Amino acid sequence: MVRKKQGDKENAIIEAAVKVFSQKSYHGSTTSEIAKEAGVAEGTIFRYFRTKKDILSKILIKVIESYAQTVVVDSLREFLTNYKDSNANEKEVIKALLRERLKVIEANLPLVKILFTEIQFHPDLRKVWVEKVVRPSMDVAVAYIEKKKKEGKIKAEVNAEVATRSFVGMVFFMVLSKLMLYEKLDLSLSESGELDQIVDILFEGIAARTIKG
Amino acid sequence: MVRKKQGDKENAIIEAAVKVFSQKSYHGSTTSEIAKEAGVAEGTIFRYFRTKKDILSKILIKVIESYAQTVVVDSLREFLTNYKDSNANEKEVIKALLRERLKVIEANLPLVKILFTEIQFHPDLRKVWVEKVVRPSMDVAVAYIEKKKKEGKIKAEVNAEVATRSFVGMVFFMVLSKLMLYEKLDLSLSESGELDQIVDILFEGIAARTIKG
DNA sequence: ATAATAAGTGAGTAATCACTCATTTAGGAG
DNA sequence: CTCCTAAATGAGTGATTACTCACTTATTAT
Repeated sequence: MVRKKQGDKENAIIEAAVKVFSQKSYHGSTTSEIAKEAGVAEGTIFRYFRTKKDILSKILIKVIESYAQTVVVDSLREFLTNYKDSNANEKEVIKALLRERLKVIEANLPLVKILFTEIQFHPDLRKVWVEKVVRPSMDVAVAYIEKKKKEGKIKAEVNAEVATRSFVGMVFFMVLSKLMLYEKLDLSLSESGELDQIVDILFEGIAARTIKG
Repeated sequence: MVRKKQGDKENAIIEAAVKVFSQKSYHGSTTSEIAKEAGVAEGTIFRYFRTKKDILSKILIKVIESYAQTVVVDSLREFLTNYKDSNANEKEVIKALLRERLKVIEANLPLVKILFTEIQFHPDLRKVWVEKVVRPSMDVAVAYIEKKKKEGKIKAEVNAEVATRSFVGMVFFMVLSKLMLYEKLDLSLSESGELDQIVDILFEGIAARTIKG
């Protein structure tokens, strides 16, 4: 027997809103369209969400908090792997981490698109994003790089923040360009070799090794 | 004597639209607001532009055709091909190229923001962007990298497209993160040291040089 | 100066928007 | 079944939208 769960309609509305927002942008979407997509009456939307903006906020706050959680996990894991075997190849650690993150991103591409589009135009949401994810992530990454610099694994002259931004930029842009060129992703990002190549470039650069004078 | 130029109002409308679109997104903007910002009556807008979409299209097509095509593609080609016989350090060539490009980007940040936001939701404009700028730029960059690979300056195992995307991503994200964190850019991107650091990372990576077994 | 033409205007319009609320439908308790 | 309450509905509402058009103002030609 299929029992109707409470929250069914609310989830239907959220899923519909994610779809419509990601395709038409927040301001380009209408509540009537979201209702239609969700298979509910327009009035039903406003029993679960006070305003249209409230739909967007609830969607993005949830995403932001789940990402904030992964930041905590990342820092914890670094702590643990450090104890286990400190000789672990940094590159392989980063590759594994990236592969895992990309899986999550791939499974939630519309959400990622909404996030990066709308935080530009909603300062309240941008503030939460920066405070809960951007700054903590940067802190974790910088701490990691500084430690590796002391261990002699990363060049001392590398600026940790710049290196972090560079890496995130490489990954972000890989996702973005695939999203734009192909309506649908033809091959999995997390499975493509591009991931490994990016990390290789980050660590070793593109220049051929030369004997320096 | 100040003579009123024809095209004055059209330019005023375009400038106003760039400002409003960049702050509120296309769908979040209204023609009445653009008119107010431009200091013209709302009806005047529709003497120069058939529809609201027509404003956006004219703005972006202009950016893509007159600006991006010549400034990005043509100069990229010139930069990368005209240095061919010189012994100039590739890194310095890239740095000079990037410094110049960033100046143009900085001078047109609102336009850049509109471009990257709206091509997501306007397939007609995205198509023009990809065909006139993305693909030609990629072709030039790939040709350059392949040449340098043959010259032994760049590692043979580097994938040219991945390397290009990585580099563009690094730069793009540097601009993006500054744009988001600070309402206004506090220091010039083209003058900041981050530019040089990014190119250093691209060429040499972050890993400390080790004697490989 | 006058006529002819173009540029500019803003009140007006139909359509659409986010949101409300009186009413209907559904589900569980007794 | 009969209540009772909460969930769901969709026609209705005032505000706002992109766009029009009859009209006014400015510019040019003669």
